[in-house]
Amino acid sequence: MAAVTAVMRTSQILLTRVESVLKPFGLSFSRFELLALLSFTATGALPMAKAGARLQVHPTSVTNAVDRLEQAGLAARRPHPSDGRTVLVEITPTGRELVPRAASALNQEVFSRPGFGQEDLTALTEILTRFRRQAGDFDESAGEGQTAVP
Amino acid sequence: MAAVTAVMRTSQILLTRVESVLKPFGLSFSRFELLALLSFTATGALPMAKAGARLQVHPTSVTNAVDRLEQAGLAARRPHPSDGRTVLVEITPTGRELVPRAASALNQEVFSRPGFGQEDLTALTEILTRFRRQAGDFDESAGEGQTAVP
DNA sequence: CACATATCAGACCTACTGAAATCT
DNA sequence: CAGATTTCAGTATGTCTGATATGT
Repeated sequence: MAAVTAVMRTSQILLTRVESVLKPFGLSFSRFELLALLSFTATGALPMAKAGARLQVHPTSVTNAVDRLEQAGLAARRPHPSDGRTVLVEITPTGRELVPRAASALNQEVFSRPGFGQEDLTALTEILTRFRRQAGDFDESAGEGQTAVP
Repeated sequence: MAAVTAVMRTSQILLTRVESVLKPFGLSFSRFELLALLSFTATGALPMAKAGARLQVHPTSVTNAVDRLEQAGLAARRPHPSDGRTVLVEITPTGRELVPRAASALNQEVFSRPGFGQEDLTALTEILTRFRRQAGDFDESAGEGQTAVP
């Protein structure tokens, strides 16, 4: 129980820091994640559903996030060339410019700050990755958003 | 960066599980935390502000949580005997009954489930506790809710 | 009067459900 | 026609800000 509380509190602390760093960029963490995901793809574009599966978020959340990114000129919707049902989200040049700047700000202001030693960081990531793997967090094929102990 | 993502995803996975376990009890995780906090105090009561400082949540969140707990008959408001400004939240007998049942359900359905080995659990808690201590998460005296990289 | 405590109204974010539109 | 993809409307949480009432 202590572990769960610790994870959640830590997450909250980190999230607060991250969001405050991202605020000047006009981004929330979830929108940043989406934008970063797009910037890492080969073509800079992804079907909405695919993006949602990767980030493990609800379809409606993707719609919402893309709306916001589009308003900010960081991403744009495009029809899929062959499948008329799906919509592609594509990162814009402006978005491509923004990602590394935001990422660098995050690294500087959230990570270089003392808080985790290098050893702790490694151990932490390993433990959590192991857990997430067991929880099916990397499956993605079975992308049912927030599946809870089925 | 990977560590931050891992912490947040893990937190989300756990929260989803926890909330689904707590749902039958009519509790959210934050309300459960408040109720559990009250059940652990000597008198079963705490000033609103004090409870907020302990749980690191906004005063308005406490107001809201107590509203819900009160509607459910699990807690009640009481005037402070000596300080007319403060309001005490007190756990009711019904609330006292519920806490151990909910806690036991959580332990069974979130912890005994494979996910963390005992060693991992210990290491994880230690690392995160170290981090939270550095982040001032246990200060409480300076209870300013979600202080972000001040 | 300055400060503390609690509450309220309003705004924001993300998530979820259920329904609808479009296309395969 | 069954199934997939996206969107919309409505609801729920929890958080934050600013304003307000009350009491020390």
